[in-house]
Amino acid sequence: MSGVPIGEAARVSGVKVPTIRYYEEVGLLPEPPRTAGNRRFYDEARLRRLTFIRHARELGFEVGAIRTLLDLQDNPGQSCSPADSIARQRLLDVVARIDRLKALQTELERMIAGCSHGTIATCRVIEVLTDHGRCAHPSH
Amino acid sequence: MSGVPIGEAARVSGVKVPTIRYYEEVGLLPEPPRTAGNRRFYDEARLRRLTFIRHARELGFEVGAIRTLLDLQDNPGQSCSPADSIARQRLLDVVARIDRLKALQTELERMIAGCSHGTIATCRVIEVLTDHGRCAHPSH
DNA sequence: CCTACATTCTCCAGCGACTAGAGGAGCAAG
DNA sequence: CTTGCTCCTCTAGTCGCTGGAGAATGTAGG
Repeated sequence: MSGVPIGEAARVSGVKVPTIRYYEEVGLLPEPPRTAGNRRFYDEARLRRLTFIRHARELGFEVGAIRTLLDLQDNPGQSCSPADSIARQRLLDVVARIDRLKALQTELERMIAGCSHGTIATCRVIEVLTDHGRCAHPSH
Repeated sequence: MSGVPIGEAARVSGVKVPTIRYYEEVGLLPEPPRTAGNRRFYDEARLRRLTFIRHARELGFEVGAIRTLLDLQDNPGQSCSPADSIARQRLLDVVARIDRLKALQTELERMIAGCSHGTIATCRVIEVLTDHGRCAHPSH
């Protein structure tokens, strides 16, 4: 009984229609039942799973990691340490990326601040990219 | 005259061999002369261009933006304001991404801190992903 | 019942920026 | 001459979608 079609599922979950089909294709979302006219119908449980996926993607978990997290969710008696370590790994990635981006931010600000708005010949932005020695960034 | 083969170009520029060929294919790097045996040979100017590209990629500029920056570099009499605005746009992207990642960091830390290392049934990580209401993150 | 329109279906192609592999040719040293 | 390295081209795969074509199905009004 009941359920909603894919467009409605997209609306309530915030996941676009083709993306929902894509998640089904890659095995994140189980194949839903179809109507007589071959249309997918999503029940509550599937909509919840879809929201789980969306939320996890927003936090930057990869599809592979989400698959594992969903498997874990399906077996609630297990230890949560795999879930914990996936989240910790993700946190490490995020922190590393923030550090990297902050260094880029500093470098970009230096480049831009040094720009005297003249011609390319004296442009600090081009200069820094051309001549590595002028770059304050140590890691490259 | 002369120059170095692609492997050496890769070594000195820090760009991998297939990536150098890729840059040639997409028109970032002009086609270098070849030896009798059809091998690419890179002179100083090309190596400098390659390093420019690598540096720009490390700062996260897209290939399209780099193409523009290279064009500008080739015409040093022009105003540097396009270069400046590309860099400024990039800076905005970087800052926005940092903000986003910081919010993720907070959320992940909350998830992990709340994990009592029991079973999935009581796992805070899974719980937050499942039940959106427990998420402190306002933007999703 | 007919028509118009919206929604959904499947399949296939493309994005960006590479990366990997097959299968072959060139080249330098022992 | 053979070994082993580098290089060549070409194709296809990666990730996570996104878009389009062309057909079928569902719904609301007349």
